[in-house]
Amino acid sequence: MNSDFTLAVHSLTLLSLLPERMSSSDAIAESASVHPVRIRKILSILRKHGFIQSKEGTGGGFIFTSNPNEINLWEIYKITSAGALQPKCPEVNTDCIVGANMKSVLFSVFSDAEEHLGDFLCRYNIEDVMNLVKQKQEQAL
Amino acid sequence: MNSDFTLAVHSLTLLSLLPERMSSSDAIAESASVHPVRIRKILSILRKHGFIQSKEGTGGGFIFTSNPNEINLWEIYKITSAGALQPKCPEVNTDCIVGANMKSVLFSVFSDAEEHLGDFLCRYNIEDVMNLVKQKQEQAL
DNA sequence: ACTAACTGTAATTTTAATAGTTACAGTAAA
DNA sequence: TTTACTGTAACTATTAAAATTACAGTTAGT
Repeated sequence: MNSDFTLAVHSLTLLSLLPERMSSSDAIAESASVHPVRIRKILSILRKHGFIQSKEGTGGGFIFTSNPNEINLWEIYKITSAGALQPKCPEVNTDCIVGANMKSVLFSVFSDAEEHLGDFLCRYNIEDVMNLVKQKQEQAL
Repeated sequence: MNSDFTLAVHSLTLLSLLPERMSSSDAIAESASVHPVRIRKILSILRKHGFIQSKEGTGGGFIFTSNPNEINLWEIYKITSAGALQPKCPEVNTDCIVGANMKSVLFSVFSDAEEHLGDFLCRYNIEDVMNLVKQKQEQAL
């Protein structure tokens, strides 16, 4: 899967650790080891969904608005990576019963599979991720 | 996800429809609209796992050995696409608690998620896929 | 024995997807 | 009015996926 998902989760987790002040795309980008423009693109989408606020100009940046325990990984997946589970299918070949229908059969199966994935990802919210991050950090010491 | 999975399922489904004779990589490739060499590579792996047999030389090709209801989509997924669900993560940044641990946190979460996907994909075997293909075909008429 | 039709696999080239970079307009604070 | 930001579009570079070429090995038919 796409790294947009990872970057969205990463950014939200970081913002949830710094709820009192704005974080710039540069700071987040450095934490995630990617280009600031990517962060701005992804956070721009998250802003449109109401998870964060942004502010332009000096002292501006991004800030978490909702509660870290109110946004789960499934919501983030849907926004950043919907359909990523679907296996790629070559062009349909109408001359063959298998070639003509495989794509739509697998599409149905993996649409269901994605729903199941959703049930699973719903169990994790940003607060959970933050706690897991802290846990891993302690284990490493 | 990778199209190797689709091509493996496609090939096995096709072979299950023609259990009495050898099918060449050219014929399968045409049905799937891809290059014959890709089919040979993928079927070579399936052969090593014992799902099919192959034969070189004139009149050779590939043939299904096991029963179509004995091989399920999870087995094929594991062979062709294990780990595909894992979201891509940029390099870890050890200077930041989030950057240092996000990768391993998401890896854990998505390893679990892949197991759940496994439980789901186990429900479908090649015979089921073949029936779904036939069903779609009838619907289209 | 020779040829034609296959698989098996490595090496190379092409294409597509992903990510990075540049550029610049707009905004807000000092 | 300068500096530090976001917001986006356009472009370039990198990486991953797929196609292509090439050729050795196998088998059946003649």
